[in-house]
Amino acid sequence: MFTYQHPHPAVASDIVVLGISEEKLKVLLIRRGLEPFAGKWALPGGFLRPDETVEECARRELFEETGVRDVLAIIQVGIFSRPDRDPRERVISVPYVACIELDSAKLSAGTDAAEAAWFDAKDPPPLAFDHAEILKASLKAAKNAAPHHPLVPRMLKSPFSLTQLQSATELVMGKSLDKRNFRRQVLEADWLKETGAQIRGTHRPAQLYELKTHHRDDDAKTP
Amino acid sequence: MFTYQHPHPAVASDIVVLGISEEKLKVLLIRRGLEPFAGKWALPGGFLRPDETVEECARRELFEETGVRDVLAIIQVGIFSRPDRDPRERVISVPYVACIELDSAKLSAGTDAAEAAWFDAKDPPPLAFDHAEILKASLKAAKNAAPHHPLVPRMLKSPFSLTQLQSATELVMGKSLDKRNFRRQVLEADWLKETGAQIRGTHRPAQLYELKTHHRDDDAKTP
DNA sequence: CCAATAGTGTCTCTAAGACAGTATGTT
DNA sequence: AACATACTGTCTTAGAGACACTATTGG
Repeated sequence: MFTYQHPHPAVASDIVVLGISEEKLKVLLIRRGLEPFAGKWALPGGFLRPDETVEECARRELFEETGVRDVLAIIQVGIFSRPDRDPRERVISVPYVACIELDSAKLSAGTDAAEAAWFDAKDPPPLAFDHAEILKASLKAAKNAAPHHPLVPRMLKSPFSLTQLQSATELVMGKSLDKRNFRRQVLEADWLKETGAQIRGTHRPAQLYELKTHHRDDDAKTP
Repeated sequence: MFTYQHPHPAVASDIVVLGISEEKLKVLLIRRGLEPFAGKWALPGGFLRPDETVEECARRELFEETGVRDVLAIIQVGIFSRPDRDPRERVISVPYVACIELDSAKLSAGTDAAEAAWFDAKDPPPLAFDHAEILKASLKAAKNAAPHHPLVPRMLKSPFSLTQLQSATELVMGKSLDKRNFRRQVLEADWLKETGAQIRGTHRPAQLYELKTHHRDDDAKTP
């Protein structure tokens, strides 16, 4: 038992794990095993531990849910602190967005998550708590960040073709992009290196790229 | 007394109140009356109450410290959650930046603040806790936001001349700006309206402007 | 008339967007 | 040969930045 002189909220981090599959932007959801909202889908997340920062909490949750470590770019998306957002007790959520390669995730329906699955991020099932709002804000944040940070390349299996990267970026941006402009911009951004390998599919082979190692995500401006 | 099954951090909001005076960018600091760091300068702030969101907490603190209400633009600047950042107990801080007209602030050295005063924001005294780091991040956030949101006009006594606005903006941006480009941009941004009044100083009078009422701060992009 | 500040317009350069055809593989 | 996909370059446009002179007042 932990006792305080003043009321303290619980602090949690929810994590919006985005990936791409079947030509759709997907979000990882868990089915809640416990009340409240038992049986409903929700964002994975968990309570802050005494020895970690909020960001570390988000990374730990990400690892526990997906087995994915060392995601460079995770983006904090506001703070959700409406007093009544959790019916049990007051819980403040600090959500983070993480973009990962979906097939590399080993979903663990362990602890309090009865089940974990990927859903169309733009057409999710009804969500517990205020998670629909969190998801919406997160998709917007990803959209804003995508032109400036290499989020989308992290959602693809490496190596990938520029066409694959463009399709994925179009999903995140929610609009179609011009092929020549896209290639110019992504190459000028200097995120990628050619691997030399080619994909030999049904037609002309495409050059394959991967993210440069140790690419520095530089400071985000906030216009 | 409040008891919980798991440890809960305290949650507070610190507020970085910026204003302009004597050709300098100033930040409001309070001298701490209580341990820890008694006698040291610190950012104003306070603990989250059970019935308010974190942003409402920041606005309340702002009002309590300065008497200023209804600041439209307050900017959240990350989350400071190092477990040991407060020696008493674990406290997570969600800082906000507020830009106000300094002379309109009625400083109240009330509650736990023994004294309140304005300091050069870029050369502050040694600060309690991790407040130096928070201040630094906040100045950077203000710099990033200034070209896109009318923060700086809110630091001036209305009405003001474009030259005054430019000088203030230069302080926030930390660099000198071209007069013609600045005027073009600020007028195209459509934040201001001419009042018709002029300042009749020692030389050619300047047109005076004020912020348009109900100016909508539109969505922040995050390049 | 001089000093001091307010105010104004154009060129350049860079980045984004629109746009269509050639190259290389598979079947 | 037909087809499907990979790949490429130029023009236009908008916004940012560099740049210097005229206008109006007070003294």
